Amino acid sequence: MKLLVVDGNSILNRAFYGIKPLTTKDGMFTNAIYGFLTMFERMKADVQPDAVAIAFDLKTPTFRHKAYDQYKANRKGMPEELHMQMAPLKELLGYLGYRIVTCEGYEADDILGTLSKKCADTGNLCVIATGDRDSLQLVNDSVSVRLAKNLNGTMIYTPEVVKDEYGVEPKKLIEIKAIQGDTSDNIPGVAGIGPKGATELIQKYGDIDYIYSHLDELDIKPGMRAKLEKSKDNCFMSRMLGEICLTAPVDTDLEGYIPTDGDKTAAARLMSRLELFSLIKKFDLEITEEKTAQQDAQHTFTIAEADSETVDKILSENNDIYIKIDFGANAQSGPSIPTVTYISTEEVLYTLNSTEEINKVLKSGKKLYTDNSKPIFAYCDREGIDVNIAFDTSLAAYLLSPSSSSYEIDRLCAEYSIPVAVCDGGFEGAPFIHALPSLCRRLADDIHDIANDRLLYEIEIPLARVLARMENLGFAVDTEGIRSYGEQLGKEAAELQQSIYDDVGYEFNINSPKQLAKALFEDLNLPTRKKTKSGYSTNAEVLESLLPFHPVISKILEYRTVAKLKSTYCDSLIDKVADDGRIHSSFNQTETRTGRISSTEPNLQNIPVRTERGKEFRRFFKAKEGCVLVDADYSQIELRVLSHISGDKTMQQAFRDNIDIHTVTASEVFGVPIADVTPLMRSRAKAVNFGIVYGIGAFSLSKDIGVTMREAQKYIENYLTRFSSVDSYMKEVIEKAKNDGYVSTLEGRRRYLPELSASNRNTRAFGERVARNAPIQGTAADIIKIAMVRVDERLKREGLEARLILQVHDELIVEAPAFESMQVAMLLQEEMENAVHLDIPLTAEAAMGETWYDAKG
DNA sequence: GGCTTCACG
DNA sequence: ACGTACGTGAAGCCT
Repeated sequence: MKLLVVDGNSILNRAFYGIKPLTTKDGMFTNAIYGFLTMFERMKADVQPDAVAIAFDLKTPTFRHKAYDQYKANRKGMPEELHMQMAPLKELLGYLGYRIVTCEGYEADDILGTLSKKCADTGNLCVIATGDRDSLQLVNDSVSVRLAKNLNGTMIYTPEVVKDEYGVEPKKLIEIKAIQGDTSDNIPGVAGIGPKGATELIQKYGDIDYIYSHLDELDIKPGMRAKLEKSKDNCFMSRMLGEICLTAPVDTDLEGYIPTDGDKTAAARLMSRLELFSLIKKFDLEITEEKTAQQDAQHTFTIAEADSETVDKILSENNDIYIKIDFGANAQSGPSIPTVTYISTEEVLYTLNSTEEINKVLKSGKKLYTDNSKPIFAYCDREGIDVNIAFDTSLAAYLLSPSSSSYEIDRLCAEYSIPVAVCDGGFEGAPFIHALPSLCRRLADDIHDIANDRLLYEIEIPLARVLARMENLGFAVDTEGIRSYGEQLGKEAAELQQSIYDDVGYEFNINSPKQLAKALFEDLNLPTRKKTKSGYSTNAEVLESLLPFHPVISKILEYRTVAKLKSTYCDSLIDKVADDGRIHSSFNQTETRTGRISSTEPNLQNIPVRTERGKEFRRFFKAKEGCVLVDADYSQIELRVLSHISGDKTMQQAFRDNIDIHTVTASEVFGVPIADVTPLMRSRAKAVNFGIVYGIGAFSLSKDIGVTMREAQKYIENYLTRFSSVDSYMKEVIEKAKNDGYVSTLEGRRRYLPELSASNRNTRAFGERVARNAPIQGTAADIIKIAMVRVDERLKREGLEARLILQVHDELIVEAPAFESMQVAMLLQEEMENAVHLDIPLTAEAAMGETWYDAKG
């Protein structure tokens, strides 16, 4: 029989400190639970044990001996974020069928020792899982230790491995520790002797009993002998402290540790309450309605196919329609069409299989409540149907908790404890669709409670329609142009590649940071700068600093640029051109934590612009025949928003006077009149402005603009003195965030900040930067969203053919027939500038041209 | 699937 | 002593 004994506290600690904070939407920390179970599952798969025991320390142990009190007191107390995860983890382990072992007056270590000894004594095998090297003393032919380094890696210790690494057999580790001590565990050892000395002594003489009983006769240097003499008491006490007890009064009947079936239902329910959905899969618990949501045994429903008459009857009643439409998996090969549609009522979940009936519902003009409106809007846009979407659960849930990773209805039902009814012979997921009405009511209430009604009903839901239309329309491109530019870049890359090989002296993969690091730092002996997790960094910043050392560096930088442009923007973009000669990106409305939208497959929000060679790509994004592109972008929207919400008069005046803000900042920070601001001062002030928006630090600012940290610190101080309302706003917003647990934008969009209550200083500092940035970035996102909805409405109202085709955070692009272009440019600018009314004016500048390159002012 | 790098606002 | 600006998505390497 093989027993796996887990050192619960130690693994939990590893998990907690090894994984970035993860919380449920109401602020419960779950990262340690997640990490523990992930590591545990992996170890179990490796070890294949017959029995499992999970040992934990008790919270208030009685003390073994005098020194113990002091010893325990010096250990770091467990942070609250970790402590709150203990009880749910133990509960979860129980539900999963594992036995937890604790023992009054003994530590987890002692339980490991006792159980491993029992295994060895009875001819069984034992594997100890821990993150702590203390247990290595327990290793023998029957007992091995798996030391967890991080989430993925464990190191297996057998007697041979221990001997290899420490030079002594496992048992002797106790003796070494008695001399060496261990500051983290507050074990004194012998003052002045470290690991090397201790190991040598034990290798030579075996144990401290022998050493002390023969101290005078042994061949030990006088200095060391004196140290040993002086710390004799400490040395023996240290051995006592470091020696793991093998006789703790715990149940050592191994049969009793064979896992049971546990209560999988309860496990899945608890996991979903902790929002650890990926674990449900990992532990093979499969999400089913009974397990994740609260089952409502009172209610049942049936599933029926709705015929034409039934549909008519449903539509004739005075009711709202709760609808979920499955779009076939034909997304790749052209526009998708509905396959099955469900309409939920109290007693029946209707399925509609004919396009005709589905269209009838969509055209009815009745209020539709659904789980995901964008594909419905997209379909209706293609079919010319004017659909009336009244609610979208994914958008509501996003506003309630923008950091979640999924807004699927099954998860939402679990998360919001929506009771689901049961149904005989239904398909998987049917109860969730049936619960759509309850889910909608609950989310609508919650949205109302946080005053997000306008945000949901007047901004996000109408925006989903706009995004759907943008996706349908796409952006026309010159495929041939991209192809030939790609070939040109390919040739340049090949030449650079050869030249780099010549310089380095051999061929290697330049795209591999690992191989490149070897070439530069080992073979060319260039100085190293930064380290990454897996070696020396070769990023652009590092390479630039190496420019003076070797001519190959500039070629590598150039190669990187060219290779990136070719692979990311030529090869992949060509792949994405549809049959209509246009690129149809997807716009995700529930992805970012700040309220921005994101663009994928392809990402059209990061098409190059900063370098001339990159900017060339924009020549291939064009208006269709007879049309032009009208492009308008906000001028300094984030700084304008900052001046509004902080109420800073100096900054506001600059915007009212329409003076270049970076020049004004330079004038204030450097204390010179506007007229005397040099280009260098302006460019540094610009970096300061960016820094302020991102939650500045002197280190990063100094790195960014190449001045000393002192200097950077001075700029920041000057800035905050001159723009004192910004200073006080930044302090207030953090205070408020700490009190409320979230920050909000002008429209009331929230971002929750569990990081602010973390015990890790870096995590907290991160939370504070986010608290400063999120209201600014998020308000700018709110504003352009409002503008998009209004622009779309107005284009329609004015009977124009022009259509929005792209948004890039502070920029909107419209494709317009040439003769409409002036009207469209005016309209765009007007709607963008008047989307909201702040204490300062918002300005947007429009330009137009045949291609994106030409249309950008 | 994680890591590194780099493109954008 | 340590890490170090906000928000994204994609490619390529490597385990």
